Amino acid sequence: MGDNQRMKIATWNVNSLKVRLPHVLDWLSAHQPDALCLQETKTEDAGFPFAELLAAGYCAVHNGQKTYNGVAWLTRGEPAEVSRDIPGFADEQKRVIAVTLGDTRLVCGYMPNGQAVGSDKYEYKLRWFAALTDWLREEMTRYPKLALLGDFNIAPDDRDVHDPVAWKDQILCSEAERAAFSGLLALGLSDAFRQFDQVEKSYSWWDYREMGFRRNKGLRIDHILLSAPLADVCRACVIDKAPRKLERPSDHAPVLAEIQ
DNA sequence: ATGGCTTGAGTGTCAAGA
Repeated sequence: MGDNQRMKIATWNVNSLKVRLPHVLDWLSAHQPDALCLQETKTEDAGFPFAELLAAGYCAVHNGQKTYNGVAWLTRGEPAEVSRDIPGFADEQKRVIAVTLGDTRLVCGYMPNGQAVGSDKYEYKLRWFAALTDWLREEMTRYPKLALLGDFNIAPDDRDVHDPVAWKDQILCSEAERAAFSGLLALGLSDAFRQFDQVEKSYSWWDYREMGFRRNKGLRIDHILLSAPLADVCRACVIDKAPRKLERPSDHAPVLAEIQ
């Protein structure tokens, strides 16, 4: 990926790659991103469809485990400097994979859900974000062009919540979680989606229950954060709701940014 | 009504997601 070249990068929580592979292949074909990261592959490498993706023109690198979590990068070109997990942070859960394309560092994260404010999982979530932030502070000194993409499991603002009153101080919306998101922005990252005019009530996740999608009862929790040199040349950032309308959809929609 | 679907694990019905 040379300088001054257009690059399309995207993120998608697929909620099981085995189930969603047909959707992913269709989406790659339709949008031709240079790089797509996936969360919740829910498989070890043995069950990962490397061959099918290669046949579709994509290199894949994976940090997976059985049943839960699992993240991957699918890239047009061969990725360099592949790294897995957060260095120095002991974590059994496979939630991070990073690659370098040209001079751009691409970090994919499946951030912890946290389950309930005050729970052990919530404490883990906050510790996890602190470790991620410390690592990215270092990483950004080495890579001025850095993008952090993934399922953040945080709705950063009331605009990102279908019912801010009902969700006030609840998991995904609590002040400490929003502070963790702000801590990432304080590194010099910016929310690509909010660089552009967007329609109101734009979300990236809708509950499977209660016809959440049809009633647009959603949250915007999947994000693309860009360092300044990338944000300066970002041309668009959209949530693609189309795959959420398919049979057996993921509960998340892909988010796509065009850079340069 | 702390449920409502969906997945993976694995045969009973959980845990976990968000």
